[in-house]
Amino acid sequence: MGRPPSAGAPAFRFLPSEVAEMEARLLQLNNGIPTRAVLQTLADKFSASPERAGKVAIQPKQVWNWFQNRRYSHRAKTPRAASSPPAKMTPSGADHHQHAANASAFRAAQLSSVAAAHHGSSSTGKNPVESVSVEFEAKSARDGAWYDVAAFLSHRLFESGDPEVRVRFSGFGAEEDEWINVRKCVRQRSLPCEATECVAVLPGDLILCFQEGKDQALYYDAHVLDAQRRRHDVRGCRCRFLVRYDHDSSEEIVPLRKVCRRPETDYRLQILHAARAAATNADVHTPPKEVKVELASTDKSPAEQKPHKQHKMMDVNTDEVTMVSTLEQDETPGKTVAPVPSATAETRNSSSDTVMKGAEASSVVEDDDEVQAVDKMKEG
DNA sequence: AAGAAGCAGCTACGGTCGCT
DNA sequence: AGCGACCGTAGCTGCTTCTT
Repeated sequence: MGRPPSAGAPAFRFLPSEVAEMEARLLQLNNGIPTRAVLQTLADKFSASPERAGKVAIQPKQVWNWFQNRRYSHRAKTPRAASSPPAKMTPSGADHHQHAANASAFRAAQLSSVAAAHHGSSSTGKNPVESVSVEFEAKSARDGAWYDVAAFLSHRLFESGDPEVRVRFSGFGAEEDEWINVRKCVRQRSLPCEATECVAVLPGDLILCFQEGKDQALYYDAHVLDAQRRRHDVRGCRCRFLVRYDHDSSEEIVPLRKVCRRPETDYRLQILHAARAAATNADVHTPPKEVKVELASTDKSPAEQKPHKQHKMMDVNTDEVTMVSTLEQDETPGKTVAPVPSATAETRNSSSDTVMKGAEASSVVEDDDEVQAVDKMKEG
């Protein structure tokens, strides 16, 4: 059924400026629908604009309808690209979702193989460029989203003195290659979280978050605002994380599967594993919940390292945690320069489950991390 | 024809309850 | 506590209908 006839009032139309803004949002969200909060914000903003003065306020529902219709019309205009793999896709514009779908599929595939990622293909040393295929991610200048790096093709020194690398994105061809600032837009790859790793995601953390519409989505930087811990069951982790995306400041509650944690948080898992091992050695079955509490409390001062109830997880002050994460990431440019093949050995690679260049390297790194973790715990 | 709005069907998620 | 089943709700999809 259609819209009921308007009783004398002229038909509602969005103004060109409003359409332009919503178009921009649509593009920003890769043809996705904004969150309810954003819809409300847009409705309020439009209603408050001078052009709308004296007119009926715009309802969020109307904004939502517009996004629905526009998205549908976009799809109707673009014939199913999915059925034609050779179709060109670019990190920007209408083919955005295809690019994202590839990237997400790639990451999803990696997620599914997290436990068995040691297929050793990278240890052959045959192609040092390809051997970094699952280790780094790069931020596309076209859309600001992060993509897995398939290869570093070459490098150069930009005018500013910053090194740049030419990047081939995973799942994309040469036409999508980009020159990317190494210091700012290349980093060690974020790690998909397994169900048991939700405890390593804490409020304040920088994460890579999967912002998606239905069939299109991209990975963007986001910060965890809050973590709602829930009991795990057969479906795995059911925790929810309130995140704020850095690029558009939109907030969203996401499940763990959309979260990729930064490798800098590996030390937390090691603390967790150590705690579990200790509990096992003591022949005491330690419920994960308690271990979780211990992990969280290690980020605080020793005086505060007493068992908390689970809900206290939400109250943990993670400022220090955040500082550790960002500090490690921002103040160690050498790590981000790592894409240059010769530098990869120096890169701290602690995600032993998902990313390994070789057994020796990873074991050294793990030891190093443990020392760091212990040091941090001591410093606590 | 274009744009706004409504609808039915479907799916994912969240909560609860009962069983072990 | 862990697990499975069930149910209600919200959101999405793919349209259709109506107005201009």
